[in-house]
Amino acid sequence: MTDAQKVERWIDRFPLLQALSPAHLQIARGTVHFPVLDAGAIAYELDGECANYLMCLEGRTRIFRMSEGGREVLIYKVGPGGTCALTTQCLLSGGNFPAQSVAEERTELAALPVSTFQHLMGESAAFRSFVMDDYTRLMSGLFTLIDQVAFAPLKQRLAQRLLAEADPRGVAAVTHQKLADDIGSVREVVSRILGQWAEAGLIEVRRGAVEIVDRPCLEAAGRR
Amino acid sequence: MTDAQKVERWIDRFPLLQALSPAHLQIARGTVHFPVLDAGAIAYELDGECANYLMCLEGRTRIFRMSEGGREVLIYKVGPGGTCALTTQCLLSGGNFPAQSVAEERTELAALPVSTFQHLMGESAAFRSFVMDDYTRLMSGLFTLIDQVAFAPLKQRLAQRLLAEADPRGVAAVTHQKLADDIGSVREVVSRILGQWAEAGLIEVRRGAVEIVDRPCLEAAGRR
DNA sequence: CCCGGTCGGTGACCCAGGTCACACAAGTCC
DNA sequence: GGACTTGTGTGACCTGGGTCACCGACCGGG
Repeated sequence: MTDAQKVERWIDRFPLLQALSPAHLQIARGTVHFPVLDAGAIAYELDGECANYLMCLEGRTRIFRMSEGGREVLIYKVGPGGTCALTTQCLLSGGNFPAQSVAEERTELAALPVSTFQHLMGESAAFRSFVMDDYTRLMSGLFTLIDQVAFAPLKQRLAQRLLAEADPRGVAAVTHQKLADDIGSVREVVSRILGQWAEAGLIEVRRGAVEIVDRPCLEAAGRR
Repeated sequence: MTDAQKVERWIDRFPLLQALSPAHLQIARGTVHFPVLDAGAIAYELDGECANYLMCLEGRTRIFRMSEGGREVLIYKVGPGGTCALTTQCLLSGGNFPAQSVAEERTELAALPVSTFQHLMGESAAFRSFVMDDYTRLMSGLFTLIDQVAFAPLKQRLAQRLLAEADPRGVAAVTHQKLADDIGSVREVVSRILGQWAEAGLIEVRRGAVEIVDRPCLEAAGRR
């Protein structure tokens, strides 16, 4: 794919860009570039510097915090059409990444350099509102995350994760280990809970995947 | 105190305001007003609407989330010279309050109506940077909060809370109950831990207050 | 000075969930 | 068809911390 094509695809994926004035869009087109991450590659590390505003074209990356003990909490995942709101946090605050990120699969990004970002933020109300939109969404996501970790029992969080991970047919292609990581627990515990649910006919477990059989019931488990 | 005096005090407390252009400052002066909350009064409720950008002149308010079970997590407290960054979240996202807030003591606020806020955000880069500054600070606060609740054992969180609550002389005027609420635990547990620390000579407990005796050691307990 | 509210201390108990130590089943790579 | 790797099932056990049920101490007001 030529660079020109990439630019078109990018604008296609992010309709907001069409709301920019021609002059601003021109600047964006002129400075954007398109990094690619292989599966497992580190998008950025904790405390890293942020040189670009990142938008996801293809693939998926996982953003999380890790404790000294090696346990993790998932903050969010970004897929196609999403922006990595943590880059916004960095760029706006002038600080460093408050979390780390790795690509779960091969991931293609669009990246606007800081200078462009700053320029557009200062000049374009349309760009500002696009950026802030995602940023405030991140913020409210953090609040629900907070009371998840603070209050929700593990079963609840696991149910939600499972539902979030499932494709339309109800199949979640994840290992127990990955689920455990996402919710900040350990494999054994996840296996056990999954076992109970399979027993109860809520789900069916396969090697490397979980199939949701009784979705409504699982959703109930995610709430209560 | 006359309203004019209040305006002066307000500008005094928030030096940023002097960075506004005369025209913008004029708008702000013309629309600001000064609500007062009694101790224990609700500043706003969960899911409430936000009609003003709030800045704290005197007093202190506590912002927290509550679970159905009635347990709480403290998000942050705002004192004199602080802004309530959650109002920013509401105003920017157009949504409702993601948490609730009550005044711990008699609290005087300065309030800019939404319309003024929007106007200044659109027009004044200085105002924007002031607002965003606090907002990004909130965001990074949330990250440390997240791994506090996700990873830190209770002792650690209690130690930190205690240190945060202590005045320069090392006296924290709080009841065990309040400490427990802040860290999302219960009184008995807090009492027990405090008991151990008193035993070990780290602190001294009085009715309604805790005195920190061995600060460095307590700080260590807050980290490890 | 007594009486009701607020604080604090303590023991008995319980439970979610983490840890450890395996055993085994499915792929996969020669 | 070994031999190695990756994912899973399971039991025994431990512990932080929440729950319950008290009691006693202090404090301020009538």
